[in-house]
Amino acid sequence: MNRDEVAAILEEIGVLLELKGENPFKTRAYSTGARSLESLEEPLEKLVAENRLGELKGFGEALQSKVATLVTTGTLPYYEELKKSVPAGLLEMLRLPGVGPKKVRKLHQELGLTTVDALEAACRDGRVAALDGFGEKSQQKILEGIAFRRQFASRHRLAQALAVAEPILDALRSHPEVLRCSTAGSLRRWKEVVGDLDFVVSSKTPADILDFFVSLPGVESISGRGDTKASVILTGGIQADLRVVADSEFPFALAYFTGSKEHNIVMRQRAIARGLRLNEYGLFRSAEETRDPAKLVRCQTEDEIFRALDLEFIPPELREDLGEFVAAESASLPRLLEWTQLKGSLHNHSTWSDGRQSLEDVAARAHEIGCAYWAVTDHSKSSFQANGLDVARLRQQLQAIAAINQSYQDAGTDFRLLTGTEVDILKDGLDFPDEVLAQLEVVVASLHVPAREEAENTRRLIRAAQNPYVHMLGHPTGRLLLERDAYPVDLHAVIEACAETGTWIELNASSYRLDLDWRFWRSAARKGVRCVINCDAHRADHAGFLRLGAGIARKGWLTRDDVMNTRSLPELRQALNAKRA
DNA sequence: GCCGTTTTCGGCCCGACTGTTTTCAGTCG
Repeated sequence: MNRDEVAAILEEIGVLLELKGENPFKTRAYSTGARSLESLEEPLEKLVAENRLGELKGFGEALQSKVATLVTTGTLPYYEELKKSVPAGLLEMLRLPGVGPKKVRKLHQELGLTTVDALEAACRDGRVAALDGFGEKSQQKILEGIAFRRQFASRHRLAQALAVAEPILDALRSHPEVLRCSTAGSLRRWKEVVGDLDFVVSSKTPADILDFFVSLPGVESISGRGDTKASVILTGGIQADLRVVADSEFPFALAYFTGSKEHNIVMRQRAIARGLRLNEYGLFRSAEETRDPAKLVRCQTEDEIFRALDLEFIPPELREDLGEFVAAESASLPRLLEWTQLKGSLHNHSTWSDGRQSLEDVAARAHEIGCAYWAVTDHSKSSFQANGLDVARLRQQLQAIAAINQSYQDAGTDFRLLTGTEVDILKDGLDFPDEVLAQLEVVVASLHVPAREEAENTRRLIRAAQNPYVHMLGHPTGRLLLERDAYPVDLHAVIEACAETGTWIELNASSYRLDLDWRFWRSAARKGVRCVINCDAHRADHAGFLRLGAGIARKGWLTRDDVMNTRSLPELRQALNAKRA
């Protein structure tokens, strides 16, 4: 059983224990253990084999033995027993808004409910409202929650969330009574998938701002409204929360609502260790609960909060408690990539395969947005569903590209299209022979038809990396966010192979992919693997993925140096040739 | 269930909101 599967089981054990009414600190220990695994950078089997599980944060005797059992036998009797003792429907009930473990227990014990459908029926005939601790409103809220779940997904891809959030942020910024405003939460941390949108505003007239917010276009319904905060459901089913604070509180509220929860816990602990107290209202010189302004450590910005806790500023993307504190203490945080440093994309399509733009339009668009180069890497022939090119059509395409480049040269501009291919990784090698690949400036190798076996996919990717004509591996896991899981592959082995062979790995910035995942980049870069942030553009507006992908690269601790498409065209050409040499 | 230059036992981050309550439990972030 692999790392992610084991982590998911630990998480589930935590939830199951909660439903059984276990000690909350015990349940938390399991979810801490799961998180610890998720950020593990070396192979889990290796850790187990070398008896080093105890090195993981939050891993004591019990977790070590349970995880070792899962990894070596693929099963865990304790977990199986636990699962049997809790009806599966209870886990589903838990995901309804306003329903937590205590209420699920009550619904189960008092009414004998074991499924969401049964819960819905119980709400309809009033049995839920009659329970102690429930009432008409909670019953109604549960019904609405069930209906909402059926209509909308509860998680949203980052690009979709940004598209909704940015106009709202602009609207808030334009309000005359708004002093400062920002997005917060997982959106500001640039998580690839977000649950809801968070906004923080400072103002002297919170009621006006809240009125304005709940009446913005796109607000479908108002799910909560108090003196300082409001929650709304937007068109498409995304929930958005706004918190309005005094301007002196703004940096504290912004840091607090940006999270992550795990990051905030460490921040508070650092405050406590210095005899201070940190919350969303301020940093106070008192261990007691207080909002006494006389005891406030004044901070105008988030930067000053970090300084007060002896840290350098931690960019929002890094606030996951995955090593940022160790680095920020010693002022050794990396200088993260900026998306404006990107000079082009090295994996893109045109109408020659499954893209929507002609070569001329591809070039014009890339030039227009200020890129120095743009590679055309249409599919190879085995991707027949995508109208992949055979050798003859590829040769024609090279001539067409040469003609377009000539016209840019004649016009005195330095912009160039680069020739290339997204060559299929097949069972027994690549879809083009080496002598064809050798004629192309950029070769991306991608696995489009994976095997069922992890070892087989790993073997194919490593073999592709070992080919001197392959510059980079494309979308190395094949995942589609919220739609399709990664194919099974041993990424550690693939990353090692890329480090050894000098093969770059793509960060595919398509809004559905964001693949390779940000969690792998820090360790990959340490091993010397270079990143390329590619749009995998099929349409003109996909050029915008550069910004999306750069944010994911930042989340993976990458700097300008780590990313090859920050290079100028001459530098890039030199690097492309280096692999072949 | 985990953890320890205060501790191997007794803690474990913290506050707001909601709904059901006359003082608070549960949920959420």
